[in-house]
Amino acid sequence: MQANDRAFGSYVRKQREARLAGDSAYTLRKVAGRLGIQPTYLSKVERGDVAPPSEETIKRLARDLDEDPDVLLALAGKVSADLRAVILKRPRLFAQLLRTIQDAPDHALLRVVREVRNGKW
Amino acid sequence: MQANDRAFGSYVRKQREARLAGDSAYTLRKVAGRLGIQPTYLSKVERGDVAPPSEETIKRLARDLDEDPDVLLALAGKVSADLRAVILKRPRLFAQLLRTIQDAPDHALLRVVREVRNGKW
DNA sequence: CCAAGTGTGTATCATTTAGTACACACCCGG
DNA sequence: CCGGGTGTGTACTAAATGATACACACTTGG
Repeated sequence: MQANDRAFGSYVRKQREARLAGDSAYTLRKVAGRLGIQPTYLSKVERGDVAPPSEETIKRLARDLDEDPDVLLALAGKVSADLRAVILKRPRLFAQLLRTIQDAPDHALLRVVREVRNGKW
Repeated sequence: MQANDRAFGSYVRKQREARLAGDSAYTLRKVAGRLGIQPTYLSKVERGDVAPPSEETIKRLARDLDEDPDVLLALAGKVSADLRAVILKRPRLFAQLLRTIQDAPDHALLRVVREVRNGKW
């Protein structure tokens, strides 16, 4: 991915600059400092010059920008390790489930979530 | 993973040798030949000497051994690209769904599958 | 009995991943 | 008017991933 995958970077830049407008703690250098990465690297990430960072770095970035980690990971084409683990424990079942419900509308899936939450299982 | 992750290899060896017992087309060399990989490599994979192969190679192996690809991938700690894609299209929703239903018993999840199949959505 | 087929040990490899390090140019507030 | 802070271009790197290539020893059926 040395080219394209600009989506992740431009989204991050947009969010960071939005926060920077009201809080000078969100300069590229300061964010990079808190994440424990080089400013150069974050710069290239934001401009889509390099592929998105590792899962762990993306999660730290999500925390710092107060963004949803799953959304940021998705923009990077990744799925969180804990979700992967859910599938890996019962691969046949979850593979079948996901392939069956993949086109179900949001409200139907949310209904499942609600019903499970309410202990109807 | 230069050590351990023996689970994938030993399972593959077991299945291959079971087929070999009744069909001489399942020698290590012949299977490797059909997969388009070196026999040396398959040997090391089966003995857990190296990490499991790529997703594509695992899928060819599953076809050749008539095994469930999702199960073989799971033994290798991987999730099929098409399942990943399902999550990536609606990351917030599927992340929430998976975390909510992760501990639901098999029969409850199968009921969801059946209900979606029967068009109750 | 030996040639063909079996699996394996050792060495090596190209590519990808996930970054670091250093120098530089710009800007702008005191 | 300049020093500290901003982002960036260029060069480089260590480790992981996903394999190949060659040589070898064992065994086994015709």
